[in-house]
This record gives sequence, C-alpha cells and structure tokens, in this order.
Amino acid sequence: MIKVAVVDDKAINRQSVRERISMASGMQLHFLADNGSSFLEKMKTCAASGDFPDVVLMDIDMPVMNGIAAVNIAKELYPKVDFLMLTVFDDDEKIFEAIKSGASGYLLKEESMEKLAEAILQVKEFGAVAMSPIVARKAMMMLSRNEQPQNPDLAKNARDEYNLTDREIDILKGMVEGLDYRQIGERLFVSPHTVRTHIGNIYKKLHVCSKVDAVKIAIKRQWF
Amino acid sequence: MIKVAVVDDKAINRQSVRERISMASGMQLHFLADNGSSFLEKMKTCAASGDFPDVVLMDIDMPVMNGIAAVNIAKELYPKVDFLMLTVFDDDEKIFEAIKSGASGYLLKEESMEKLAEAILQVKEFGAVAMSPIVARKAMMMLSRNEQPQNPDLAKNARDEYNLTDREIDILKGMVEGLDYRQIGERLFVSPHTVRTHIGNIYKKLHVCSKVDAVKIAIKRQWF
DNA sequence: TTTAAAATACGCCATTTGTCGTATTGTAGG
DNA sequence: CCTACAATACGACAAATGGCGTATTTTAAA
Repeated sequence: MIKVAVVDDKAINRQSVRERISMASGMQLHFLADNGSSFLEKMKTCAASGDFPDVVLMDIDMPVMNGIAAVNIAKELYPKVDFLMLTVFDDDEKIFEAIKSGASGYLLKEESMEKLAEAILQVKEFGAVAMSPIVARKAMMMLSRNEQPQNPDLAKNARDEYNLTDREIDILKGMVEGLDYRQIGERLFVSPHTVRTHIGNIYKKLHVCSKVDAVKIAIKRQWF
Repeated sequence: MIKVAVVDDKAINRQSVRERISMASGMQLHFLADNGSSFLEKMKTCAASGDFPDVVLMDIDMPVMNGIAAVNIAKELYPKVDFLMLTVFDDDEKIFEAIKSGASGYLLKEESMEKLAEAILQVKEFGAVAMSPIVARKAMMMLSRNEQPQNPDLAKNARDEYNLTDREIDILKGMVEGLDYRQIGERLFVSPHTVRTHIGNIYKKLHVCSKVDAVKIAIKRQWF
C-alpha cells in the first residue's frame, strides 16, 4: 500500500486528487497540506512516528512557500520520499527548477486518474520518472536546445512551441523591440486595436499576462 | 487513420510491430523497411504519389544506415513526418542523439501494444512527445546534471557596467520577475512610491524609458 | 564636519496596458 | 458548402506605468 500525501492550496484540487487516490487500488491518502510550509510541518510530525508518505503530489504555485522550494528542502531531509509535481501550466522554467530540486515527475493536473495512479506506481516500483507527454516534449526541447545553442529557424520555434501565427510573431517582434501598440500598428499598417487583439491572443498562448513576461519568453528562447 | 511505417532490420521485430499495429484501431501499416537507407528509398517512392506515412517507428541499430542518421536526413526532407525511436537499450548517448536528430519519442521495444498505440496517437494528435518512463528518467537526469554555466558574480556586472546600486539591483530583479511596483515594494518592505523612484533612477542609468527595455538589458546580460 | 550619494516617501497627471466585450472579412480544409 | 481559424477593427474601463515635481533620513567619503 503506497502512502500518498497531497499538497495544494486550493481545496477543490485537494478534494479532486484525494478522490482520485481513494478510487485507485494499492494506495491510500496519508495527509493533505495547503502549502509548502505546512507540508514541511506535517512531515516533522511524521518524523515523530516514523510514518512518512511514500509519494507526495505537490502543486507548484502556492502561497507562503511554493512547491519547488518545498521539494528542495524536503528532498534533503527525506531523500527516500518521491515527489511528483502537479501543475496547470507547462512552464519551461518551472519544469527545469522542479527537476533540479529533485522531483521525480512533472504532471499536468488535467491528467486522468489512471495516468496519475500509473505514475505513482511507476515511481515507487521502478524508480522511473513520470512526465506528461507535453512536459516530456519540453524536456526534450530543452535538452536539444542546450546542445545546439544556435537554432537555424528562430521564428519557426515560436510557432512550433506555442502555435503562434505569423502575424502574432510579427507583433511579438515589435514588443521585444520595445514598441507600444501604436508603433507596432504603424509598422504593420494595422490599427492599434488590432495589435491589442493579437497581443491578447499571444498572452493566452504563452500563458502570460504582461508585456514583460511575453518578451522574457521570446528573449530566453532566442526567438529574435 | 494514421499511417505508420516500420523500420527494423530484424524480420521478427518487423513482424511483431506489424501485428501490434494491425491490432490497434485508428492506424494502419504503410510500409516496412529493413534499414535507414532502404527507408529513405521508400520515402522517395512515396513522394511520387504524395502519400507519406504519418509516423515512423524506427529501430536504432541497423546495418547500412542506422536509425538516427536516417531520422536526421528524413526530418530535413519530410519535416511533417514524426519519428519514434524504438530500441532495446536505454543508451544515454543514443537517446541524446535521437533527440537532436529530431525524433519525437524514444520508446523501449518491450513497451506494450497499448503504450505503443497511445504514443503514436499522442504524437500525431497533440504533438506531444512519447518517452518510456525509464527513458524519461535518463532525460531528466541529463537535464538536471547539466548546470548552466553560472556567472560567479552576476550583480557585480550590473554595478560595474551601469553603476547600479545594490537597491536598484534588487528592484530590477523584481522587474525581471514580472512584478509590479506594489509587489516589489512588498517584497523589499518599502512603499511602491520608493520603488518608482528607484525605477526612474534605473532607467536613467540604463538609458531606457520602459520596463520592457530595462528587463531586456538585464536578461541579455544574464544578470539574474 | 561638510558634502554627496543612497534610500526612503508622497502627489499629480497623461499615457500605456490588460481585459472585457463585439463584429466583419478572407481563406483553407473537411 | 460549411466550419474553423486568422486577421482585422472598435469601445469601454480599471489598473499600471512613466515623468515631473519635492522632501527627509541615513550613510559614507572627502
């Protein structure tokens, strides 16, 4: 029987994951926590009885202490416990951070119960790593990028990774150059309104909500 | 209906994979080849009719031309075709080579039919990447091992080049992380007014007049 | 000790940005 | 032919930003 702990700040998510675990055979819920800090507290309690969870499902974005920081600390203190990061977005930076902090897997929350249970079993039984396919793709891209710092077709990556359209890439380029809506519009011979619409769409695709964050992604990927 | 091609030098393996594909719904066998070179030949034939396979299951160790070399060439010629490497061993070097050559996945041959079918579907439907858990583990280890070259004193560069003060560097750091005035103020325990003053000074020193431009400089110089 | 720099804090105001909507047109694919 | 998507365009409103002041306190250097 695999003992599973769940850490998430949203009660709904905790409930959801809890249900999925109770339905799966071979595993039982050990405890719940609502952020990294309270998780570490509960682990201390466990230390008293020596009754630790085997696997921890850890959300990333949480108040007080986020999941990555928590794993970083917890992996030091309890190296035998495995951590699976559960998150909504496939944020490259966070995947990387999570892996470095010692997480054994990185799954998207949308993953089905079967997948979740399978991942937990695999991690415990075979010491394998669990990754959602989308995450695996990012990981592979990161790997291949690191070895080939120069990418021949830059704009192509933007399209491939985030499904940006040609026009959206034009707009993003303008943003990276520090232009405002009006200036981008002038350059592309469209109204600033159109530019704003495109930018809104870009934000959705990149999972960001500000110019700075969008430009950061573009620059870090060396798109332009 | 997903068209699948199979490339393997062992007749037994071809037969095995062929059977597994014919049993899966939603996909059909397109052609077989026994090494990378003959695969490329058959692809040329396909070009005549425009009837390419959607996904190619490619063995790695093959005589005449190995799978990685074949993928390398084929990905250039037929970028829309996806390649899944199928192999017996989880050889680190080869995983790496395969990823670089443009493979969309790396599966162990022992993988069950369901897994295989699932991987093919995922690759075609979502553009995701398929990896056997063991392979994923290797990939993650490669990722976490490769520590990016850290600059010993990052902030020092900022001070030297632009005479930014310690506090200004703190503020800029917040800006790079996408925080707004209020959030930066909270983090540093000062009022948002103070933050604005500092930002104004930063702009003067960096010779910019917007957040995006300031963040761009910070990122390009790899200050944080 | 005087001086300069750094860090702190506030107000005002125009501009920019982010987020809602809605809506029309063209075009490629089923 | 119909549908989905891309690209275009507009309006309204709240929030954030940039630029202009001024001003006090602390610290370090001359």
